[in-house]
Amino acid sequence: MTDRNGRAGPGADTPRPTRSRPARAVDTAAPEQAAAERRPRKLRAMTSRHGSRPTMNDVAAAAGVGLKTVSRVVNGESGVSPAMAARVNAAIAELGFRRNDSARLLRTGRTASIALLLEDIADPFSSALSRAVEDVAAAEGCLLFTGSSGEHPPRERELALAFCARRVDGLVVVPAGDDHSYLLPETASGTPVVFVDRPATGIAADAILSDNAGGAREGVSHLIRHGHRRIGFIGDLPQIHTSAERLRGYREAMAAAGLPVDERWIACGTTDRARVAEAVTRLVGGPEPVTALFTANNRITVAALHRLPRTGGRPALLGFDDLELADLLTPALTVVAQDPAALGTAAASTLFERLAGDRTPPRRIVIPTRLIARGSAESPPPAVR
Amino acid sequence: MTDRNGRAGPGADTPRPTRSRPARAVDTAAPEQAAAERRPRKLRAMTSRHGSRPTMNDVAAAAGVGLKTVSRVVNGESGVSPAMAARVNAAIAELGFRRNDSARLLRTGRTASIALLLEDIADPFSSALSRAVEDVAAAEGCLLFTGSSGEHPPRERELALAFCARRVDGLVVVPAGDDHSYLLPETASGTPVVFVDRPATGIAADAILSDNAGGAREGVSHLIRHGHRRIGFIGDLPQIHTSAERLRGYREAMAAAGLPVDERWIACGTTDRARVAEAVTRLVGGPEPVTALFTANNRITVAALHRLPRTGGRPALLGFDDLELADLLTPALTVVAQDPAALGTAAASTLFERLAGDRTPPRRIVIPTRLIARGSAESPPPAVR
DNA sequence: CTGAAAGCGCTTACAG
DNA sequence: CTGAAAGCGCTTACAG
Repeated sequence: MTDRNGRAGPGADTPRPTRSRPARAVDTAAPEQAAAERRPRKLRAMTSRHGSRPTMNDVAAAAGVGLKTVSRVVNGESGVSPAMAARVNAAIAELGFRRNDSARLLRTGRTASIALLLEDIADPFSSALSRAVEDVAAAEGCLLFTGSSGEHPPRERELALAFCARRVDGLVVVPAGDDHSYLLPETASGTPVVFVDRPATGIAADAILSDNAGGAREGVSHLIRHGHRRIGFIGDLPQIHTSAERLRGYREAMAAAGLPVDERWIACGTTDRARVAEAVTRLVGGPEPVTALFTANNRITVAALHRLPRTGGRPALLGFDDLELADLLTPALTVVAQDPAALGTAAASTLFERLAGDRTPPRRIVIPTRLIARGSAESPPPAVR
Repeated sequence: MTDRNGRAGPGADTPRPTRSRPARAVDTAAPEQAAAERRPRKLRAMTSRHGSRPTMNDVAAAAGVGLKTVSRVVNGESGVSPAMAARVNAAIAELGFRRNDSARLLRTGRTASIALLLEDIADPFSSALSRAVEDVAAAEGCLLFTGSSGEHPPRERELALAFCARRVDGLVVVPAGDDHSYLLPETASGTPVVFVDRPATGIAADAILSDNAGGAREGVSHLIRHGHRRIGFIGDLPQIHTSAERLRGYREAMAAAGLPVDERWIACGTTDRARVAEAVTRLVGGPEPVTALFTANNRITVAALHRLPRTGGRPALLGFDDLELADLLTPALTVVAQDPAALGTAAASTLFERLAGDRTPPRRIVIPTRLIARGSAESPPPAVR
């Protein structure tokens, strides 16, 4: 996955900005500008220069018309005489006026923006999902805020509440924490929240999920079909919903085939390379090695791929989540692929349906996964070979 | 790269939302709510229920204090008697009040948000850059809008102007178009814009760039050092700044080594697989094949990697941009890596310096690239072998 | 310590 | 066809 440290690289040479909080409101005002602030409105319109922004009032004054007439012209409303419109447009052009949408939206009640809260936008899964959400939002005329929680619950909460404080029209959340009751006041007062990838806890809300158990079941069954009986499972932390579901799929596939599961074959924990490497070595290099490995997410698969060459064995390998270049590895990597774009599309679509007035009970939409056989999981175990 | 089509996958099953534009403002108001809107303020505070949002006025009325006192308590200002504060806090808790930051920011003048305009957030380069920008913004207390232009100039312009209309405090742009003079009024009225990855045209602005020419020069020199004389260059469209710079680096390295360049070795064009495949086949499979290939960006490298096994030759390969799993290919892929996170950090830092009042002339910051030798570019050409 | 008034830049509802 | 008034939910500047 993307390196999340290493950001202190060349860019760190750039001096950090001074942290004067109300930066622009204070510092950018040139002396003349500050003076202009104190002048009456009409004078100020004439003095418009660097740093200022003409308002509808300025345009009205310059054109010698009423504020409402400017509003009509700007918004293309009918019922303005050509002469008036021409004068207003001339003033608009001269002053370089552009409507302040933030002000407009304050009055209107909506903000025409939604927010997407992810684990890490730099992760391929998140970024693919993000693009899909953005596309739906764009079709609805909404702009998109994005924020990364870093899988850190307090940060998720902080960001979510900051978005709500801006009064975004709605929220799409890939939950990091395990208690989302803090969002109850927000949803109660009309801000819809849709959860993706994992369900929320402590709040009844829409959830768009991958078929984690089904996908894992299909993957493990695939290994079994190719003759494997001793199959290792390397997963994420067991308290993570997706992780638990995939383990469930593994167990179900084994049970369905009437195969016993040795609990030592199951290694759940963090996704850091060292932890996964240790698990791989133990499962593959021990005295009673497994003949196949199911790695339950992209980071674990990558870590396992790096470790495997240094273990004695060469087990079949099947990963959850597709990887770029997976087809160019030797052997090419067989995966159970999620569809992050479909998750994002479904989540954003659901959100806009809620915004359009849908009051039906919370839904749970499950997006299917897809087994892509490429070679790494199709070789039989040594004994059968 | 991430599949940008295929979004019609399983998610497409989800019914599309109806496109009623002013959705929430109209539809979500329950009948009681609509009635509440018509009631005088104080009554409304008492009637607060689903869909409404209590305001400071509501809190003031409920607590029986002045509006300003509520403001003081909400913002933690000093000079409020404990008794008053207690009454206000009780009202806040009872009504579930949360300050509307959009309203606050309208009065304040800033929006505490910046926007990032990318080619495609789903691309690993963009998403790594995005995360870095987000981190800097977060440290400055700013939220981040993101938008994808899809390398489509009109869309870039539309998005950029939409962000400016929201009065974002500043803009970070990966330019898609070749004329950014449309941003002149925005920068003139005080919205700073920083360009990343490519410089802007038609406007004097900060630009944060990779050392494209230097990186290409280093990569091609590396190939030359390993005995290659006939080196092919497969690049992006020549009008793209990064593409032209990398080609320049290629030519400079060849010239520095006193090597002639056959113009037929240079294949610039789109990054789609078919076009790259054709170029690879022609360069490698022809009668006078090159012995090494320099692929000038990540998409081209991936396309070439897919094609190469199906050509007769097995040239040395060196790509611009690193790829996940590059080290697990056979042979492992040698690359000139960019540092998208450093680009993002430098861009965002520069933006906040501008916001803090920096009025120095536009800068150009160049982020170094890094050659990572892994094997694919270190084998000598057949003749020397 | 407290709060009424004016204003941020727009739109809504209403009167000419 | 045109515009003055009131208001969106806050903060600023000012008076008690």
